[in-house]
Amino acid sequence: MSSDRYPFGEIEAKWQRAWEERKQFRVTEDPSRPKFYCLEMFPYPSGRIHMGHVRNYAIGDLLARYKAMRGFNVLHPMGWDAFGLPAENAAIEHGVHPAIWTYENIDYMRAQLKKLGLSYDWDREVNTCEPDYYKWEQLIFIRMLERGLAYRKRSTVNWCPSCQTVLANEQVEDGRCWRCNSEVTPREIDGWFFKITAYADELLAWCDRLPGWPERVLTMQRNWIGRSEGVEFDLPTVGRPGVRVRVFTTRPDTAFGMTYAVLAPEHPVVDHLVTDAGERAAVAQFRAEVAKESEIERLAADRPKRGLRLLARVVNPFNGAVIPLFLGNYVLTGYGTGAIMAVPGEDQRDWDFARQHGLPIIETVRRPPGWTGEAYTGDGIKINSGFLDGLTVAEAKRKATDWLVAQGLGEAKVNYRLRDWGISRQRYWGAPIPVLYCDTCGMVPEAEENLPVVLPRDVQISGKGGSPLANVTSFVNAKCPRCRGRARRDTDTMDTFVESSWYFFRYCSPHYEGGMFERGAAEYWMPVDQYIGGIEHAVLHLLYARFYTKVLRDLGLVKVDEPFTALLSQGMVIKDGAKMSKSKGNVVSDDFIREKYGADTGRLFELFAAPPEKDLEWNDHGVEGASRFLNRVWRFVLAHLDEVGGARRPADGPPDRARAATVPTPSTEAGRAFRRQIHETIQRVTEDIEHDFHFNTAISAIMELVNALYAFEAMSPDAVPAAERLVLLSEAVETVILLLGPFCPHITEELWAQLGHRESVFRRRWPVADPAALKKEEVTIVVQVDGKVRGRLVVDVDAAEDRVRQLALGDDRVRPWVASRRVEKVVVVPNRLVNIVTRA
RNA sequence: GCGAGAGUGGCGAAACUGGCAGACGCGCCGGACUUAGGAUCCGGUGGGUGCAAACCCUUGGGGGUUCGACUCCCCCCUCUCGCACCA
Repeated sequence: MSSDRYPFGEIEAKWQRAWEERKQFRVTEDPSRPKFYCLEMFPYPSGRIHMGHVRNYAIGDLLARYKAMRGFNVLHPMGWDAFGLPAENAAIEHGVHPAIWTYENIDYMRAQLKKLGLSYDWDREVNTCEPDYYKWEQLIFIRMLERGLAYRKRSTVNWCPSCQTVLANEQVEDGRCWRCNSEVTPREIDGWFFKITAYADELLAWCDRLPGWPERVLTMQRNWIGRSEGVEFDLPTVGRPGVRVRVFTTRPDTAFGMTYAVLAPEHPVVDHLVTDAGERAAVAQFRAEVAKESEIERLAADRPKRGLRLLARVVNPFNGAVIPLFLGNYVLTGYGTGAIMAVPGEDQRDWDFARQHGLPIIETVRRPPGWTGEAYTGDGIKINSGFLDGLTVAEAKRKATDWLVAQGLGEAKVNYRLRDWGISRQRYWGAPIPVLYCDTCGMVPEAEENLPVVLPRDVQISGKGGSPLANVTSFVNAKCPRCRGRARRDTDTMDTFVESSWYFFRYCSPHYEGGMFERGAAEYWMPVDQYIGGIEHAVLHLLYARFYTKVLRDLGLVKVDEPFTALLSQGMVIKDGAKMSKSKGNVVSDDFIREKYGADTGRLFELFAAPPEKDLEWNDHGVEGASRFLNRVWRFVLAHLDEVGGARRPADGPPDRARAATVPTPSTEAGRAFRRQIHETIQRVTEDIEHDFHFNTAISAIMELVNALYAFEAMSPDAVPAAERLVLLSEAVETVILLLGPFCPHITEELWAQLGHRESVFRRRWPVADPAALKKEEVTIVVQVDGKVRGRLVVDVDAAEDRVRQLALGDDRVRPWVASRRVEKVVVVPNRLVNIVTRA
């Protein structure tokens, strides 16, 4: 056990109290100053803050405090993503009401966050399970309904037979229910959808206009949206006039190689094609078999391609060929037209299927020499393709499409992998969907003046039998807002991703009662300048939030196109090779670290141990190191208070360029070198934060300065005159405290006060490097012979190349390597290096 | 399979547009202070040969471009993440 630690407990409590009393981080709109909206993804109140949260909030807090010191009007809010499944699970397991469980967790976690000393404007705290909050998303739901952006349809969902409920995609892990581990089955049910596909193109296009986002996340979003351009066209059926099979393809150029066509088993046209009773039975059986395939089988990479050949046949309109028609398990209902033309020569899936079912394979693209593969998907010259022969793939695509359009058979079509967002959940702990079903009027949205539709408290939650709200008669039975007759409320609740799709707007005016947000406030603060959160939300939350923002824009509520200008995706916190999780039992609690080392140490370690985008390996020894460093800073400052603090310190004033200029150039080289390091540190720390968020190297620069501080102190008295020494010590100490402030706010605030400053260190301007101090007189130049370092020269900065060359060639350590050889060439890189190239 | 990213000391990691590889920290070794310290301060610490001065090797592997490559190009290996019959 180490001992003699600075009194972090006392200091942290003291300054947290002071900040709170002064309302130091409360902000209001101020058009005279540039704004900076710094936002961390708000947490789900699961119980306790862990080191993964701490990493997220430490990064956000550092940026918020840094930007404030740079003169920005910083909005830095915090709140709770309070609806969600774990609350209901707690109700099922422990019999505690989800609301009680949630509010207790929020209270505990809020206290934890406050003990971390995060610079939030707590007056703006938002809680999504409050009716005051979800009221507005109910209103937007109605607006979306009016515009066809919200609609109801029957669809296939993930159903857990044991829990008797629908699971969201993200709640299915490898085909199994995340809670009870039973196999998930598909099931058709009615539900509400948001028409995110209407924004597919715009969401995709803006992926190219978000330079502040990590490329990785943009790529994931592009893939998720999955735009593909192709053609839709009809295949007439033989002997059944009027019945056509519409197919979608991205390769119309290969149409001459179509040797069969495939329908998704559930395709509705099948009923028009099948007339024979025996075939009808076979189809029913095939459909049952495919439906029975478990989710796990579906996920298998080498899932066999099963097919059922129908009696009906279709015609390839390109060459009039009559070809067989199949039902196939490899064709999806939900994508394209649910039917494909099969071209085994140029599509591997079709190739596999054709081989299994003995179907012909026609090549329509000339293979490159030496080609030995199966289906060929590359570019080449068209063959066996009638009027397309001799063209390239791209040319043939165009010509084939034009031909289809001219013949009136089809049209160019864009398809997306992205599906509309199903938001109905058979859950209790969520925002009610503000819709009623009236016996006479049918589906009717709740009247605006009746909003919010409040989630009732009195409910039985068993985890079985679908929506708990369906059993709350006082909720279900309501008056139709249109005819005042009897109506039943929708008993599903909204996906909790809806709340998190707009909370950043609510922070702009969290108490506004006239709408989702006050227009002026949103116009001032939005968009978020820096968003920080885990990579696990790369697609879902971030895509939904982008979509929702565009909807709000199109409803005329905001002007912004995109919610988040810049995104920082921080890596996970890992312990013993695995992500920290309760089930793995490797969670490091924030309480433990804070009590043992203090909040500043915990924050510092997480910022120092790795750059933010990388995963961070938790290391107890590393935390010790962070703690040691802060103690080292503490001891030094306290030991020199009488030299650098109080009366000896110059009065508070502008600390930057103007102030720096008042420090005269030291008279000795040791003094000048030390002062240079102070200002180089300012420069490095600023650049590391500003440029690429490399806080780890910023901290290492501050550590180096502290090391230099100790070395400077230990210098013999004649290295630097006493008066200069005091000025330099003072400048260095204040610089360390200012630079370290955003990383470790409590200890720096305390030391700043100990130095005699009356005002918060966070009211001070961020230091600016003094160009005069940065100026070097001499540089060390490396001398290489044939690329190997053989010597070093110390020369004046910007020494003439010729002179450097002569010095290098004449250097005692260099000469032996050159003596017996002929000098071919001398490369001189100014202020850096000389490379002497020789030959035998 | 497709897409993206990453492989650097015992460990976490540095290295700007190609220019001293390993900053900073952990760990380890030594010294000082001390009754003692696992506290603190100072020093050392990639591998190898050597008493030493020095020299050789070293950024997953192999090639290439270059005076010079962790960095750029080609091939291969490994790992992580995302998507996974999307026509």
